[in-house]
Amino acid sequence: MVVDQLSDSEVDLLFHALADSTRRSIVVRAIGEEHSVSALAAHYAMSFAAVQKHVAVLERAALVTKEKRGREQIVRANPEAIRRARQLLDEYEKIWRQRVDRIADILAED
Amino acid sequence: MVVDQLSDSEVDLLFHALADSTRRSIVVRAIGEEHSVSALAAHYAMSFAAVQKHVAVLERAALVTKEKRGREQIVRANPEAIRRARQLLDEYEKIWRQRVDRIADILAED
DNA sequence: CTGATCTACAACCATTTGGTTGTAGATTAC
DNA sequence: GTAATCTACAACCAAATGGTTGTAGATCAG
Repeated sequence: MVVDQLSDSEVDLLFHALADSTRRSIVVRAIGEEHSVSALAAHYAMSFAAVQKHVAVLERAALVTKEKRGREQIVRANPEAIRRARQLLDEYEKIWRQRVDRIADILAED
Repeated sequence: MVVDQLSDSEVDLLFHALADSTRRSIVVRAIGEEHSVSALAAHYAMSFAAVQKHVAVLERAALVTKEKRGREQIVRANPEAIRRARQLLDEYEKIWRQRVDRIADILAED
């Protein structure tokens, strides 16, 4: 099955969002349980606004969603986005395996 | 098995390298067969130097290797790096599944 | 030898990124 | 009502990114 319904620029956003250790850490926390933005920010040696921006990057990539609850914004990870990124890499590995098979076939012809 | 032996900054390089459609396209071409840098550059609407830089980004991330052959540099994809990126995302999915199981257990206690 | 090809690398530029501080609007607690 | 908390967002800044052109060194072809 092909990883469709993701445009090039969406994939760009997805991998870009994952290319930062603070953001990956936020995703892991948000997978484990719900957190408000300020609860997340408490864990990092940077300003609240900086963490807010990181969450916004993750949100643009659909790796997390935000939901307002009272005065807080609850951040939740979206495992579907993670799955799509993984499937993309699966595709690349599949292409590689096809190449290996193809070369094996050519060698077998001798 | 845990995806170890990859530091945070190496993972940064890996996902950053994948966060550009030109670079992903180069990786796919290089998986399929060997290409010189100029052969790769012929496919893109940008300068040779720009493609050279993209290849350098992929090389820093270990997604491709370069080997000098005569006056050419042969670019080859490194499927191991792709596998490691996928394994990282597998870890995240595993954490998610553990959470789902844990919540199911809590609910089952009632 | 000469010219064409392939690469490396520097210098430059516009835009994006990742951080900061500051201000202001909602919501909650007392 | 007042104070504290949580968030949003603007303005600013240094550094990185993604592109360009230009120059120069190797290697190959004739």
